Amino acid sequence: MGTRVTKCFLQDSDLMKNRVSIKDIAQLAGVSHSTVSRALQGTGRMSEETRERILAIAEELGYTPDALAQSLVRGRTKTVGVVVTTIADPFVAGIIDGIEQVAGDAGYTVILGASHMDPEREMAVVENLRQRRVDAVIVTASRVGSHYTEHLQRFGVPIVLVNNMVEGEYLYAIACDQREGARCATRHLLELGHKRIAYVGSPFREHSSQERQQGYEDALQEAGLAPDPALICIPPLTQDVAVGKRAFQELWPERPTAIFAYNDLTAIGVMMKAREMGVRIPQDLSLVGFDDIEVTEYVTPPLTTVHQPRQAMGRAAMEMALGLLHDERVQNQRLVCRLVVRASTQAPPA
Amino acid sequence: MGTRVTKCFLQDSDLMKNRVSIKDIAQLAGVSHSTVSRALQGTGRMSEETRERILAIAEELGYTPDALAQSLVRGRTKTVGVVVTTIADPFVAGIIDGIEQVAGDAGYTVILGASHMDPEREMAVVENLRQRRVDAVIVTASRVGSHYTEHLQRFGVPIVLVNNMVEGEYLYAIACDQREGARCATRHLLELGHKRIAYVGSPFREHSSQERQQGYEDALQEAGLAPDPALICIPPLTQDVAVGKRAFQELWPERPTAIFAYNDLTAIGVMMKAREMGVRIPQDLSLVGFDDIEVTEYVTPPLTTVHQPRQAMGRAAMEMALGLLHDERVQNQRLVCRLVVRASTQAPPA
DNA sequence: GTAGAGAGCGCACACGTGTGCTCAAGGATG
DNA sequence: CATCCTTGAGCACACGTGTGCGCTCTCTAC
Repeated sequence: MGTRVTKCFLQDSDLMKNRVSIKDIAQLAGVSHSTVSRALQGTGRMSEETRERILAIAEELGYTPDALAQSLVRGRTKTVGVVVTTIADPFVAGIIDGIEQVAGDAGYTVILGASHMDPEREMAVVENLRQRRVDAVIVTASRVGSHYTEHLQRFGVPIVLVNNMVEGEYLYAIACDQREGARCATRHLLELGHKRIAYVGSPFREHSSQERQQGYEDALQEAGLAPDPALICIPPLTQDVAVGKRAFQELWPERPTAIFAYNDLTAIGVMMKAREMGVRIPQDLSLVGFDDIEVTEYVTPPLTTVHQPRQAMGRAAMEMALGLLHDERVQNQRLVCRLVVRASTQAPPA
Repeated sequence: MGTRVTKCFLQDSDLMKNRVSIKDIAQLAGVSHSTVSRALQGTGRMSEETRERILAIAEELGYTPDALAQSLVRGRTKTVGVVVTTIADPFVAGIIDGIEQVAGDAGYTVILGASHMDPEREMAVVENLRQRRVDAVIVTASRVGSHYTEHLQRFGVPIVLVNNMVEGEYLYAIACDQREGARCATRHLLELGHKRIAYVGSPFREHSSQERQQGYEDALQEAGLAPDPALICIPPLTQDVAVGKRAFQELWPERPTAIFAYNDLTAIGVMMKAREMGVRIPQDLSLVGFDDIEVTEYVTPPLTTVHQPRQAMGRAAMEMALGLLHDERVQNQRLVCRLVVRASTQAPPA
């Protein structure tokens, strides 16, 4: 009888607003909260009858375990912090998507931290993740310097870098073999018969741009061609499309038959300026981009480009983080880029 | 002396691996953990000397408060759960970006949950957010039905829907006035002198597509024109670009002078098929899209479209959530869409 | 000299959950 | 009948932090 009264009281307060805890269940079942805890997670010995009664009450009350309290006592939160510059960048979004897929399957939750290119905010973001006791951290495309990685080290949790320029040997990293990708792209042009192939670089993404330029030069040298400085153009502009436009103006007098651009937006800049100046692609000029962003399929002509496996990189990063959490031996990974041939490349004009 | 010994011991264990808690600080400072707690948050009275000593030790040990424990005792986590279909969709990413900005400024952290269009997974995601005791939930573009919102209701925290088709009066929502946006787009075409304006709809986004179609019809009727069923085409295909291609084929025999497409990708489908069939845009046919995705700037010709303020929607949603958390009166908001005129529209051919 | 006030700080509990140890009751075995 | 073992369940502590209340000490005022 007394139990019934208590039950009604608890039900009311539950329906009103309050969360229901294992203590509430314990009170209703007439047992201690320890027994409820053990019943819910299936550990410990107890009579089948007691267990079923407890589970039934938990069900009826709509009980949900408090992840905070569980994390506090278990010592891990089942969360990963993901540090990004901005989510609005489709490239970053693709990586996060991959991370989220693997994390979700493994029962981990993603906590987001965007720096918006502001170093101070990035520090605050990292500090926040630390306070939230994330089990691991994944950092994508950060531009922060070395004392930052030191700060991350003191964090005390596994850290995985994705597509990062810092490649300290003490850190774990997932990257894409951009150099090899650039080599493929250039070789594609060579195989079509091009000999005067230009490269358009980005001045603000030094590391990345240099890697791609090296791949470009690798391919040329393999073909017995010396890189021609007059065919390498890196306009000091910030916006990718503008870079492409300017580069085309400067390069066209040199009469290249093909241009390999740092990325797709740069290639599109080239494309726009070329059309403006009456140069036809691909009849007069072949063009290759990099990244395979969505746009490339829909521009005219559809752009030949190098696909970066964004989601795969995110997945690999999260798998690596999981490996580290399970104390497995993991090693840095370099994923391969894939050439996607569309309509912006063909044999050079005779 | 004794203190020194203890200090060394603690420092070692700290540098080794362990987290440092206020108890460690208390032990070093020779006070109780209560005093440390009060010193750190500035509450309670105590001698200036004690406070400074405590703060110095905390600093030296690199102390970081445990957000879990704080949340547990304070009853709020300073987190918002964001439920999305997929982060890879640029539209969704834009919204999240807006949310994250406002959340970050307000000291809130974003926890992500992606459903990947799987209702079962969406439920799991929501359940997870509930366990994590998020203070509020923001749901973007869900397709889940009514019993889902009921499930959300039992959650017991503020819920804000963004761009959702469910507009129950008991829920809080941020949306974009798509109908008005569609009206603007159509009026733009009318003002250019077009009379035969077609609409291409999407069969799989009923609610949204119907809203836009209504705006289209609103504008026609304002201009004294009756909507012509022969000029409305909604091909039963799933992929947006394919929808556009098919629609153009079916519509062109009717000789429209302009087409208003459900969204940008659909418009691009129209554009591709038109080029294939030798129809020039905008000379022979004007074209307007919707959403203002990044691509539109770079297609040929750059597409006139209706801009949806994605980040602003995210910001508004988060601001609404904050309002609800502060027990303020908030009301549903409809943001305005803005017409962006580019090069795909001009006066009809004579 | 005593009482009151105020400053400075600790005790003990709370939040919700997990777990080692203990203890009582019952059955089996000697 | 005494002992041992098993089963079922509770006590008490832990995780890291916040906080009401009460204690001690010192200073001031009468």
